Amino acid sequence: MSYAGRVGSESSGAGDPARTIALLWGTTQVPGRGPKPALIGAQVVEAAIRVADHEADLSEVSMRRVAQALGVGTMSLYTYVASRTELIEAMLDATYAEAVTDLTDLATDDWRTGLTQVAAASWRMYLRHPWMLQVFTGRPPMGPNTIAKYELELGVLEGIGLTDVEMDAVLTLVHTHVEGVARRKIEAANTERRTGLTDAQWWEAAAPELAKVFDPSQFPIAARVGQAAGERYQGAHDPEHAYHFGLQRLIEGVASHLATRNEPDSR
Amino acid sequence: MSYAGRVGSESSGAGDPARTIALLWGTTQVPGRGPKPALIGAQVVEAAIRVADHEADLSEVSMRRVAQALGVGTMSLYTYVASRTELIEAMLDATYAEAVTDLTDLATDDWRTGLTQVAAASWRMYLRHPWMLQVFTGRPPMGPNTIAKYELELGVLEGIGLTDVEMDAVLTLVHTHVEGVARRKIEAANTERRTGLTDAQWWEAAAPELAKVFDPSQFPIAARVGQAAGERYQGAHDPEHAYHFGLQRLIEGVASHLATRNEPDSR
DNA sequence: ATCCTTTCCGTATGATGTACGGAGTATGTC
DNA sequence: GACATACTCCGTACATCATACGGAAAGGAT
Repeated sequence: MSYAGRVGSESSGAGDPARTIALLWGTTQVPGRGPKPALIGAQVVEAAIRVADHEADLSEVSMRRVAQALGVGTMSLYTYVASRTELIEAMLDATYAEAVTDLTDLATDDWRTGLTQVAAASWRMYLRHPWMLQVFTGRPPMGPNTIAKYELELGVLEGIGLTDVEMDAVLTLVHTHVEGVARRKIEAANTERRTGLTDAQWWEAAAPELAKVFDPSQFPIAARVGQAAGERYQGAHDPEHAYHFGLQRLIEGVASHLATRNEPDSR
Repeated sequence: MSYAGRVGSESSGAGDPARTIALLWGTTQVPGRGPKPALIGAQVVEAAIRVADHEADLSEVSMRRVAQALGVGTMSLYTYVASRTELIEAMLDATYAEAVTDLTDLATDDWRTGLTQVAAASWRMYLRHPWMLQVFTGRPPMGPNTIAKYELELGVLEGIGLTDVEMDAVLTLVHTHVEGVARRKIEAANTERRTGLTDAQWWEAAAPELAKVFDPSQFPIAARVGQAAGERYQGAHDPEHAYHFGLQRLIEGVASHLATRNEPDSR
C-alpha cells in the first residue's frame, strides 16, 4: 500500500572495471580454498533477468527478491556480484545475446534493409525486456554480447561509403531513435499499470478540468494538431507509428548524406 | 557511504488528474476556513527545482529535503502537492517555461533553421536541468508551459506541406533524438561523478582485463571502428557530435520526405 | 592435523515515501 | 459573541531498500 509511486531506473558503471569484465566474460577464476560455491555468477544474472522480465520494472528487482528466487540468503549474492549495479550491467550484456541471434541472418547487400533489421532487433529486444530501458548506461557494459551485437550491426554499414566514425555515428543515431521510442512505449504501459488508469480513462478525468483553463484560441495550432493526432492514434501517442516514421526519415537522411558525399567530386 | 549506487529516475502521471491540472495551472481555489497557508504550491515546486538543479540527480530530491529547504515539516508538503510524483510533474512543466522564452524569436520562414532552433532550445534546457531526463514521462504534464512550448514548435512546421499528424510526428522525432543524446551525455557525466572515475581512468583500469578476453580477429569491424571513434572523440562517445550529426540527418530525411510528397502529382 | 581462504548469511544502519491522527487556527453561521 | 467546521501543520510509525560488518562453517593446501 505504501511506497506506491516509486519507479526506479538504476545506473550501470559501478566498481572495479576489471572485476566487472571478469564477470561478464565468465573468466572469474575459481578459488582453491574454501567451501564449494553453491552458485555461479551466471545463475545470479539469469535469476535477476527472470525476475525483471516477470515484473517489468527494474525497481522490483531487489537483492532480496533475486536471492529468494535462488533460495539463498540476500547477502550471499554479494559473493558473486560486487553490487546491484554490477548485476544490472551483467543483465544487460546477457540479454544482448538475444539480439545477437536475431541478427545472424542480416541482409548485408542492402544497407537500408539491413539497418531496418538492426532497428527491429533492438526494438523487439526492448519490448521483450522493458526493464533494459530503465538502466542508465553511463558506460556500455564491455561484455561479449554487447560487442558481438556491435560487430554485426556495423557489418551492415561496411563498404557503403561511410567513414569509420560515420559508421559509428549512424548506428548511434538509429539506436537513439529506437531506444527513445521504445522507452516512451514502455513508459505509457507502466504508467497505465501503475495508476490503474488507461489513457482514455485518464483523459476522461482530465478533460473537464483542462477545458476550464485551456483556451484554444491561445494555442490554435496545438489545439488543431493535438486533436488530429489524438484521433489518428488512440491516445496522445502512437509509438508504433513514431518508430516507423522516424526510421524512414533517418534512413532517407543517411541516404541523402551518402548522395551529396559521392557526388561533388568523384575522388 | 551507504546507499551508494542508487540513481533513481522517477515517474510522472500519479493520482487525480483534475487535481494535478489545477496545480499546474495555479487554479487551486483558496479555501475559506482554516489557518492561512504559509506557502503556495508554486513555492514548493520552485524549491524542489532548486534542489534538483543543485544536486543534478532527481533521487536527491526527497520530500524531507524540499521541506528542509522551505523550513517546514516534511508532511506539510502534502498540503500543497498530492505526492512526490505530482510534484515532479509540476517541476517539469515549470521548467518548460525556460524553453518557451527561448523559443520566442523563432525563424518561421525557414523550417530547417526553425527545427534547429527548436532542438537547440530543448538541448540547452536539458543540459541546464539534467534531472528532467530522469523522469519517466508516461503522460506529458498537461500544464501551460508544456502546451505553449508545443504550440511554438509546431509553428515552425506550419504550412510547409505536412499533414497535421506528420507535424506531430516530426516534432516527436526531433524530441526523441535530442532527449536520447542529452540523456547519454548526462549519464556519462553522472557516471563519472558517481564512480569517481573519468572515462579515461575507467578505460585504463578496464583495458588490461579486456585485452585478456577480447579477440580482435573475432570482431574485426568493431575493433577498427571502435578505435577510430575512440580516437576521434575523447572516450567512447561524443554527445555533441552525435547531436549535430543526427539532427542533420533528421532534417535531410524530412526534406526528402517533403520532396517525394510534392513531386509525384502536383494535385 | 592445522592453517587460512572463502562461502554463507543474520543483523544493523541510514535512507526513502507516505498513512494516520492529533493539535491548533481561522472562518462562516447563528 | 459563541461555536461548529474545515483546514493547516507535522510527529510518529511502517514497510521497503542496498549494503557494511563480522561471525560461523567448510574444505583445499601445507
